[in-house]
Amino acid sequence: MASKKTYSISELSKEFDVTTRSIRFYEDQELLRPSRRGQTRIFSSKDRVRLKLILRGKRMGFSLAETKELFDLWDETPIGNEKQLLKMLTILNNKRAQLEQQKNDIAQAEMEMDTAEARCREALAELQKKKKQQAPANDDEKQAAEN
Amino acid sequence: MASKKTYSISELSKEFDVTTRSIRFYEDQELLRPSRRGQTRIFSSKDRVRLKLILRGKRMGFSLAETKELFDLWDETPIGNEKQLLKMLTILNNKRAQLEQQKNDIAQAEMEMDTAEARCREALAELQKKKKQQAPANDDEKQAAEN
DNA sequence: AAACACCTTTACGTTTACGTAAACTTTCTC
DNA sequence: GAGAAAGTTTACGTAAACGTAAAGGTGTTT
Repeated sequence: MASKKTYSISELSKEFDVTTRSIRFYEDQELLRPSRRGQTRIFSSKDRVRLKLILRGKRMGFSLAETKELFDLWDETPIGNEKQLLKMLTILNNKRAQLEQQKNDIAQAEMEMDTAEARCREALAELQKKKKQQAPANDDEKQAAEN
Repeated sequence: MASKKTYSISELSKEFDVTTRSIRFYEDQELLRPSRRGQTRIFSSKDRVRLKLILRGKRMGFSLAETKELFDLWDETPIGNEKQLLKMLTILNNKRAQLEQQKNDIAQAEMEMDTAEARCREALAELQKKKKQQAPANDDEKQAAEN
């Protein structure tokens, strides 16, 4: 009995901080497939998971089309078709490579931010020194004030 | 003498596999500032670094505007202005948080890919078993063939 | 039953990040 | 010095991912 709850469009909208317009757009692009009660959309927990995946994909720089590809692939891959399964494996490997690239990019960015921050702090320290020279205050007082 | 070399637009285009159109667009958006010899653009090694950063930013899901913000920030931050330096530090922290989020997203994605791959391999193994039952070949031959 | 919240479709508008074509100038290469 | 190669500007076109009305349908609360 895996969470059989359903959701309205505004529930999902609020939970994930995304406009209803976007959610409808995702349905239009066939990334979500809510059922209907009359006209009203009813989202399953599967839809909810998918929405979460869509948003994560966006944060990772994936286009909706890319995300849809993955959804489709997963949906269409028959558990009993060898060819499809192999294709799935190669695509998974491609995605892995992409993630590796992203991890490298992030690591690089972090290193550069480290040096940038170091320079900032150095410059600040330099400024502090000059201040003290101009107004030679009591060191102990300052130390105490910062705690 | 930090690498005083210069580059033509096509050189950069080839090196980073990006169209000249894009490079000119980046200049238009003031992310690059090549000098000119007559009409022709001459890119410095600083421009080259920036281009690299632009592309990395894109891979990380940053818009050109976001990247430009960072460039501007860095350019404009005077080494002697305390306020600017502090602002820089807070922005650096924000970016760090963003990178953390991305790392989490990637880790999640990797886990899911692991389980997906496992299921694929399981299904494939299942198929292999059935094949063998239908055509009960010699196991040793197969093993040998795979080496 | 009037008002209000929430849902719907339809459809035109907007921003970003380029693509593509035209028409022209400058720079190599033979 | 003629032609090809590489560069330029100008400008219209396009795909993605929504924003933003407009106009209206359900339902429930007072």
